[in-house]
Amino acid sequence: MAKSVNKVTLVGNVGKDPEIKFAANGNAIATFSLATTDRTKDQTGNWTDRTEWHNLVAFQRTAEIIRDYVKKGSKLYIEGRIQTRSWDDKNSGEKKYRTEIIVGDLVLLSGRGEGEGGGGSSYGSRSGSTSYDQRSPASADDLVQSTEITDDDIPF
Amino acid sequence: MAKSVNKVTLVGNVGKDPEIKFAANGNAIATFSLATTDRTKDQTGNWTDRTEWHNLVAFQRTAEIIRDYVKKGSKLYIEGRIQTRSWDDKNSGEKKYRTEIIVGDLVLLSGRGEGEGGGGSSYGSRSGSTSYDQRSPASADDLVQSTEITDDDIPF
Amino acid sequence: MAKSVNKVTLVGNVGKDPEIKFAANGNAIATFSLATTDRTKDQTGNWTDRTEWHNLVAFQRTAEIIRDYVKKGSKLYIEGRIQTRSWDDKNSGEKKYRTEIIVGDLVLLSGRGEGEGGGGSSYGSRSGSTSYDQRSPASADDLVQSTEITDDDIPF
Amino acid sequence: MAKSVNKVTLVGNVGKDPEIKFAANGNAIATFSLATTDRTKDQTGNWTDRTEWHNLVAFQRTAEIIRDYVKKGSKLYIEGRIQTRSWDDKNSGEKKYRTEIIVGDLVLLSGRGEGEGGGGSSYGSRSGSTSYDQRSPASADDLVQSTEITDDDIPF
DNA sequence: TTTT
DNA sequence: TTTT
Repeated sequence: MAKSVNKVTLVGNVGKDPEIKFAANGNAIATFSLATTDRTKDQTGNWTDRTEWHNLVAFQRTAEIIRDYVKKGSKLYIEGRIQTRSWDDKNSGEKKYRTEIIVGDLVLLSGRGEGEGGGGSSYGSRSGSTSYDQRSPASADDLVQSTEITDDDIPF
Repeated sequence: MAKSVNKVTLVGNVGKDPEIKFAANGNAIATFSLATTDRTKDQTGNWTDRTEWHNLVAFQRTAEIIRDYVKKGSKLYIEGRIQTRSWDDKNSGEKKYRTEIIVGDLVLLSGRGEGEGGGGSSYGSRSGSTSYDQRSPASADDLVQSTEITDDDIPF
Repeated sequence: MAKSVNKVTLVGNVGKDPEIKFAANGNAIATFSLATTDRTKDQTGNWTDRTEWHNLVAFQRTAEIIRDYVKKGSKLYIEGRIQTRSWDDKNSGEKKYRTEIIVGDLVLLSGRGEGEGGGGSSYGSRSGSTSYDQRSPASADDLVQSTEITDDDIPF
Repeated sequence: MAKSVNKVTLVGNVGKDPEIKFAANGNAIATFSLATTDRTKDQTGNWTDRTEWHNLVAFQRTAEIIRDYVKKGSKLYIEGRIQTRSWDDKNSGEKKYRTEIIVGDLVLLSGRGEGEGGGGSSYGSRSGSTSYDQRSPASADDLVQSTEITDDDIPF
């Protein structure tokens, strides 16, 4: 029985076409960003919209669904959990943190034809796992490691 | 009417006594960490517990409730929203990120007498907003101060 | 500080145009049904869709938003709380129960032009609070009326 | 991919020791009630507590956990979904409805020794599926039986 | 029928 | 840094 709860619910729009990578064993990993807009008061007391960008990660079957149906502009309902990874930056030696939402469940809220999309051609480039596969095969089936996110991968 | 949803639900234990600071106008700001434990598979396929630490921030009346009732070890139910702040590190010049949960609602799940607590003496130092104001603006780990939160920034 | 949590999250489609009524002081009350579809196993072990209909109630400003933007077919994200009302049926004398979701927040997920809608003419009859007041108090299916909601009962 | 969301989050206290029944194939079914308290304004404009009782149902492994750890007074965090069953009352012939929360996940918030509990002896009578099978099919308040839940109906 |  |  669980002892704690770590749950996120998001409804927002996808910022760019998702990126799909593959672990050594072929399992899919999808990463993408999702924007939500909170209405907050600014410094002059007026209500302004503040856009929050969330870093989402999905694995396996969920990643495949995302590859097939989610694109730039898609409106999604997401359930997931918060996870913060940390690493020592290779240049500065400083501790760095990246907080991500691990997607557990999703509902596509745009019709399958809606959203701006990156066009059919982007699908081709997305499926280009070639450069990824050239990375060290020493990576077992460790999905976290297999993505070897470095500082340079951080998209903002 | 809202256009998006950014919602977090947590149940976990507080890592240390909350820190209370005060904005220029006297509004309270409480910061503390909360641990949740996810059960995940490790590299050998066995189930292991992975503790996730969340950075929580509360304002005004919620901060005062936290000051009065929450301490190290308290078990809490939290509703909030995810917010990521960024700034340029003064030493390395690098972009840094910190993701926090802005507390919207909370339920104290430990009895009021439960938890280890930091002792009554810690309350004295906590309420000392003076020492806070005296801290160096170069203080590296004082993230709240480093983003210069004023009354106008408080979103409630 | 709250001691308990009673929270519902729904994403689904509205079954009919919402009905709008008015309390004695003019406050709006919107009632409508929302369908969600759970995928469950049927008696032969196959996955089937089971549609669940939820009875939603909204008050005041939320009710007015619903009157203005929600119609048959609208896709909505809803946050609310569960409330079960009971009364003695006037005919059979039996205790009856009706569980409703009191809407706290909503997000319109269809574009404002989407959904089938009931046509502009339905708006005219909806806003007629007069006809509502003239209805017989014995009206069997008018559950809102049957519990005599007055301004004082409205919890927002 | 899911098309809709039907999700409930509750934190509250269990009203009585859970009742455990068994389907024909031995699968456990646990039913119990959970109280949440909403703070609402009464007719004189004062804040009053309104207790809401929720009917919870759990199946299989979750039901067994409930049998082993949950008792009268236990404080629980619950995730589940709303389900309304209907049937024709055998006496009055009227349509009746019962809304239940199907438990998906739970967290025990009281320590294992806390709560009043029904005493160890109650465990013996609880596990007696025999008496359940012997009950009259006309039994009015046996809602689980009245809808003839069989193994095939269990949605997990 | 719970709990504080 | 929590908790069981």
